[in-house]
Amino acid sequence: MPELPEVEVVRRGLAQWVAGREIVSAEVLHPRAVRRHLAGADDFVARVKGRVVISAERRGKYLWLPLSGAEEALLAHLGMSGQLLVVEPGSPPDKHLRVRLGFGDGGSELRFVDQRTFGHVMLSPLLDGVPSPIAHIAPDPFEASFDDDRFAAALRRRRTEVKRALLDQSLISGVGNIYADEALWLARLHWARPTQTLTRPKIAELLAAVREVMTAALHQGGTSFDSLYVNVNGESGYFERSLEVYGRRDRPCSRCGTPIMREAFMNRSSFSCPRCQRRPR
DNA sequence: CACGCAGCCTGGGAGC
DNA sequence: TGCTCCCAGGCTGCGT
Repeated sequence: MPELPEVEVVRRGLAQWVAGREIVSAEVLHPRAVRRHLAGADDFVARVKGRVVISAERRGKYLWLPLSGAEEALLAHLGMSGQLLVVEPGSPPDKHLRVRLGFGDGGSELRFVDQRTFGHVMLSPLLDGVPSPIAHIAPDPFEASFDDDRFAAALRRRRTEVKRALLDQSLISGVGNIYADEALWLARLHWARPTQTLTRPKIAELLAAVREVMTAALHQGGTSFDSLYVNVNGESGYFERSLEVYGRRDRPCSRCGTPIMREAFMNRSSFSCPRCQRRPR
C-alpha cells in the first residue's frame, strides 16, 4: 500500500532508470488505467510517443515525469496496488499489466502493473511545475513549501477528528492509513481526538512524528505487506517489521505492553494502544 | 463551504 | 471441494 515513502522509493528508481530516455512506444492494456486521461487511451499513446523524460517528481503519493516539449507530464498514482516496474523488454507479461512504455535506446521498458486498478496514469499540463489535476493537494511534509504554522492553524479550524484530518490530502499530502496510525501512536494521540482541542505544541509533536515514521520507512525502502508493493526494480520493502501498531491487534505495545486494539474507522481499520492513546471523553 | 460517506476494484482468506 | 462473504484503502463525486 504505497504511501509517501514507498512512492519516493519509486520516484528515485524512475529518476535513475528512466530520466533522459525517449519514449517511442506505448500500449494501454486496460482502459481503466487511463480513465483520468479524458481524451482516451489512443490520445494518451499518441501524445506520449517521441517525448523525452526529463526527470521524476513527487508530491505526496502522486508522482510525475515531466516530458520534453510542451509543459506536460506523465502523471501517475499507484492507488493501493500499483507498481511501476523497469524490466527488460520481452520479459514475461505480468498478470495485471495495464500500461507499457518502450524507449528509443531499446533498453529496459517501463510497466504500470496494478491488480486492484485504483491507480491510474495520465498526461497532464504542468502549472508552475505541478500537474493541474493535483493543484488542490497540499504540499507534503518534506517539501520546502510545507508551512508548519499554516498546517497547525488549518488543523485547529477544522471540526473533525485528527486522523480524518491527517488523511485529508488538501491539508497535508502523503499520509495514508498506515503512517497515520504509526504517527498517532508515536505522538500518543487517539485517532478520534477533535482537531480543535489540539494545542500548537501537540500539533508540532504530531508533525514531527509523521516525519519520523516516514523517514524511518524511507531508510528501509518502504513498507510492504503482501508483496503487492514493490519498488521500481521489483524489490519489496521491509519496513513492516518496524511497525508499532498497524496490523498488530492483540500484540503488546512496545512502550507499555498493553495489547494493541483494532477499531473500525471510515470503513477501514485503526490500530492504537488503549493506554498510550487515551480516547477523548 | 465544510464535512462525511458510498462506490470503485480484485484476490486472498475465513466460514460454511 | 466450492460457494459466499469480508477485507484491504486512496480518491472522486455527491449528499447533507
